[in-house]
Amino acid sequence: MLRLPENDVTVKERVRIGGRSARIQSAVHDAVRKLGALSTRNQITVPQIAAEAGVTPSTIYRRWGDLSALLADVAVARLRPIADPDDTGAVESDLRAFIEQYAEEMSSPVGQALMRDVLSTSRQGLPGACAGFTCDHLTTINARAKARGETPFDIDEVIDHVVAPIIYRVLFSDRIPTPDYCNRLLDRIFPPA
Amino acid sequence: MLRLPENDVTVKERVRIGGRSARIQSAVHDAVRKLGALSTRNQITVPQIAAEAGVTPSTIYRRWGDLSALLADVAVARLRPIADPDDTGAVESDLRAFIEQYAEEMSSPVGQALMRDVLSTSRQGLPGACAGFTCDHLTTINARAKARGETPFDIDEVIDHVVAPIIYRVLFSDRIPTPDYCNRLLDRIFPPA
DNA sequence: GCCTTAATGCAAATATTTTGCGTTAAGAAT
DNA sequence: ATTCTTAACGCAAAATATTTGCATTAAGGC
Repeated sequence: MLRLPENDVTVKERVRIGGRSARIQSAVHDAVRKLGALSTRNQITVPQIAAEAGVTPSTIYRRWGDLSALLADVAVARLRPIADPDDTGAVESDLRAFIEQYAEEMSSPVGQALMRDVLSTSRQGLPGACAGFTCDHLTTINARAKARGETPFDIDEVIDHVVAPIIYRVLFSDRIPTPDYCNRLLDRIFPPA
Repeated sequence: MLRLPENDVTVKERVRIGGRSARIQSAVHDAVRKLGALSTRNQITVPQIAAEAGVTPSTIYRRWGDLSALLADVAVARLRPIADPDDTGAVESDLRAFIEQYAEEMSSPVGQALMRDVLSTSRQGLPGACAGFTCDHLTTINARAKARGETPFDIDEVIDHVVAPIIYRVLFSDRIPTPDYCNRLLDRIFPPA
């Protein structure tokens, strides 16, 4: 008699991870990045990406669903941090340095495009994941502060009153957040003497 | 000899405003609203909209370019305020009432969809227009305050530290801003005694 | 009422997306 | 190592969506 694998509650991995599947994902992601770099945004199509990646369009449609889902997937992958924020030796300078770099990245044309890609998808959870990256970095900076014996800051307060205003400006205004503006926001977290 | 109309600097109106054009725009907008209401978001297509509006698809493509541009256009039209914020008799209560209603509208499923539609378009200026609506309302409330002899609030500060955190939560988190949360944000503008 | 032309409708041409089916290769079991 | 199962892929036909050329309609100006 056949024993169906569904009966096993400790099912290991039902989704393919290895070789070919990973190669294709990588090739498609690379193609999106390459085509997104030129073509000054928009007019990028699934067949184009497929051709650039050396893959059939139907593969992309089956795996990602549609163009916006693919763009969103690539965007979160690019937004995912590859390194911890710089360690400058103190909480305040750590946070100021991180925020300045964050604002610069997000207000750049690429950063703006990535955020739009993430937000325009209907898939729930992707924007939340990006906010999670920011939160993780803030947590890292705070953990260092505690290790040094410094008093940590309130993460929610930084998100609400430093990160949020920066993102709002980038998304809804044409003025980019300057380093000076960021530092004024941070003065609310670290009041100047 | 022919006199080209381009030579006339005081060219009145080169774009049609009247009857048919306006009727079609209205019919298409209505169709988008109707189809957007059902269909639980997404899977709405241009041919569908055209059929519902009793119009040829090519008309929509020629006038709006593509689906996302049309959705964005409809979204800003729906976001455009039809009335001034309620006059409660005092600045603080005016602002608290306005913000509470604003947060509720924006965190609703419709509001979230409208914001995504506005942000996902490549057309520059549409998100800025929406931010302008909010700014206009705040200016109105402030003008009333001045007329009453009250001291007005700082509009930029409200946008940065009340509006922005609310929008950030709606866009990037799955938790909606509660009235309680909004009031805590507003306590920074109007410190409780 | 007449003239000019922007905006639309229609239909053919083109491009994209979906789908059925055979093939390839990852991961598990032998 | 070899075999087995099946998720993921490629291919090509079908279905849908988008673009485009041309004829027609109707604003807005005279």
